Amino acid sequence: MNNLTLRQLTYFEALAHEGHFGRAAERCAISQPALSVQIKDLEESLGFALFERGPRHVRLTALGEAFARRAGDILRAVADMNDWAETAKGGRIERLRLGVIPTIAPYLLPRFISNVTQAYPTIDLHVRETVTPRLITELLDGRLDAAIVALPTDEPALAEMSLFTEEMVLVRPEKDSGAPLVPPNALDEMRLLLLEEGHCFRDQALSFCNISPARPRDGLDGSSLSTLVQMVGAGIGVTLIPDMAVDVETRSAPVCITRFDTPPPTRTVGLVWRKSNPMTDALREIGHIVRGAAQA
Amino acid sequence: MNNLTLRQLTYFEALAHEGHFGRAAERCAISQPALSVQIKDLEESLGFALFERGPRHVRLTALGEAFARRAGDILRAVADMNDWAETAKGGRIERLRLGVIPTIAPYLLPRFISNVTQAYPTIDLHVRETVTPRLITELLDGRLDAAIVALPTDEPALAEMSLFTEEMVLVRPEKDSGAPLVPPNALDEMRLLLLEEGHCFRDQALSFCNISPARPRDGLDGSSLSTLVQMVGAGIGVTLIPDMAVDVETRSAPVCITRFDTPPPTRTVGLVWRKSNPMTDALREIGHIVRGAAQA
DNA sequence: TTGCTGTCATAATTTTTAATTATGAATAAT
DNA sequence: ATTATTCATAATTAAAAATTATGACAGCAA
Repeated sequence: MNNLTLRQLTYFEALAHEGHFGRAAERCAISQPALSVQIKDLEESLGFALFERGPRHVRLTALGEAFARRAGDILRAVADMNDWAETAKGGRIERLRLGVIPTIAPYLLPRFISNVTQAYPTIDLHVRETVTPRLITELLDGRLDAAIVALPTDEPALAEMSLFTEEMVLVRPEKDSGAPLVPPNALDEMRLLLLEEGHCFRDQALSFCNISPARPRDGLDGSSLSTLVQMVGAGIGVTLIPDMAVDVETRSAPVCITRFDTPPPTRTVGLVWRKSNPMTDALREIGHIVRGAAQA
Repeated sequence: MNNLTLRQLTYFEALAHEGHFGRAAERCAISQPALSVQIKDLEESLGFALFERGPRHVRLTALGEAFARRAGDILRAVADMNDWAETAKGGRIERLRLGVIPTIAPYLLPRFISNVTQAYPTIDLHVRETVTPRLITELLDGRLDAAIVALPTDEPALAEMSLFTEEMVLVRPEKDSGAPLVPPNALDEMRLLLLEEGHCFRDQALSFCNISPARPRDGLDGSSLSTLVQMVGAGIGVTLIPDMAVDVETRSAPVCITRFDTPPPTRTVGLVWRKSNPMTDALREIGHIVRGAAQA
C-alpha cells in the first residue's frame, strides 16, 4: 500500500513530461513495458489514475497534476541532496567540536583558529574549554569531535597525535631575578602556587616536585595561570607555567622567568579523538595545522 | 552512483534514531543484516560515512547529521504526499474545467455553482463560456474536463449524459400578445432574429423553421439572447429563446412569450466528457447536481 | 469494410536487488 | 580468560524490476 519508490517518481515525471510511454521509457533508458508496469503499480498503490490514456494521447488527470507538483518537489530535494553529497564527500569537515584544556586554550587558540578557518572556509567551529577529565568524557560521549590535551590520556578508545612538547618554567617575583635556581623538590617550601584540582598541569607540577597530590595545600590554589602569575607578582609565592604562556603572562606582572637545568620538566600536548570517528584523516590534517601554528 | 532509494532513507532514519542496528532493524521489521547492508550501500554510494560505529555505540558523524536533516525533509514530503493521496483517492475532484455554451451559461450557472462548491468544498472550478465547436475542441485537447452543451455531439470519443430537455419559445413584441400563434415556417417572414453563426441554438432554430443555414440573413444576427430580446422589444422582429432564459430575459424588455403547440420544439442539454477521463463517476455526480439545479 | 500503424498492456523469462539465516570478528564486561 | 553484545560478511532464497515477445485496440488509409 505505502511503498512508493523514487524510481516510480522518476518514471512518472518522465511520462508526465513526454506524454508518451515509449519516449518516456527511452528518456529513462529502460524498455516501454518496464515503465508501463511501474506507472501502473504506482497508480494502483495510490488508488487513483494519474494519467488519462487515450489512443492518441497520454495526459495527466487533475489528480495527476497535483501529484506532479509534489513529485517534482521531492525529486528536486533528492537532487539537491546528491549535489550536497558530491561536495561533502571531498572529506571536508563540516563541523568541528573541539575541546581544549585551560592551560593551553588562551595561548594556542589565537594562533591557530585563523589557520583552520582559512583551510576550511565553510567549517562550523565550536570550542569548549574545560579540564581534561571532562573533555575525555564528552569526547567518549560524542559531544566533542576532538580535544587538545596533555598526553598521554590512557584511553584505549582514543587516538592520539602529539603536537608539540614544551618546557615548564619557574615564575618568581622580579626581585628574585638574580637568585640561583633551586632544585625542584625545594619549591614546595617557597610556597608553590598551583591550579585547582582537576587541571592536569597541577598534577604534572606536583609530580615534577615530588609532592604528594593528596597533601592539603590551603590558600595556594588559583583558578588560572593568569591568577597564579599575579599572585607571584604580589610576592605570595612562586609557580610553574608552560613555556607557551610566558609571553602573555609575564607582561602584566613584576615577575621573572627561570628555566630548569637539563633535563627540564616538560609536557607533551596532543590532539585526541575517538578511534571510531571516520574522519581520522581530516582530524590529522587539523592536527598538522595546529602543530604548525604552535611552532610559529 | 546516483541510485538513492527511499528505502535507504527510511532505514537510515531508523538507525539515526535508534543508534543501534538491531533495534533499528526491528523497527523497520527486517533483519539486522538487511539494514546493515543497506546502510553500507548508502554510505558507499555517497562516498562518506554517515555513522560512526563503535563497539558500544552507533552515532551520526557530522556529515551524517547534515544528511539526516535533508533525509528527514524528504521523508516528510513523501509522507505528506501519501496523506494527500489517501484523501484524494476518495474519488473527489480537485479541479474541474467546465465549458458551457452561451445560451445556457447565464441562466444555469447561477443555479448550480453553489451546489457544486457545497458538494465539493475544495474544488477549484474554472468555467469557460464559448460555442460548442470550440468547447469540443478544447475538451478533446485536454484543456477542458467536461462541457455542458446541446446533445448530441456526435463525437465518438466523448461520453454524454443528458441533463434536461427544454422547450424553445417564441418571443414577440408586447403588442402582439394577443396575436395568434403562427406556424414555424412562417417565422422567417416576420424577421426572425437569430444568434451569430457557430451557436448551436441558431442551427436548431433554423432547423425547426425549415430555413436553410446557408441563406444570407443580413442584419438579423445578435451576439447574445439578451441582445435578441432587446431587439424584439424594439420592434425589429421576433426570436426564439430556450425556456430557461424566459424569466431573466423578458423582465427587461416589452415582449411577450408564446409557446408552440405540441409537439413543441425542444433541445436536450447534456454534460459531456472524454470517455478516457478516469473520473467518470465523479463527473456523473456533477451531472446529477447540475440536473437537480436545472429542475429547481 | 479490411488491413496497416501507432501505441499501450500483458505474459513469460531473465537479471538485479534485497531479504533471510548462519556465522565470524571485535571488544567490553564479567 | 570467558562470555555476551553487536555489527559485518557470506551463502542462499525471495522479491522486484528489467527484458523480449506478443496481444489488444483505436485511428486511418486504401
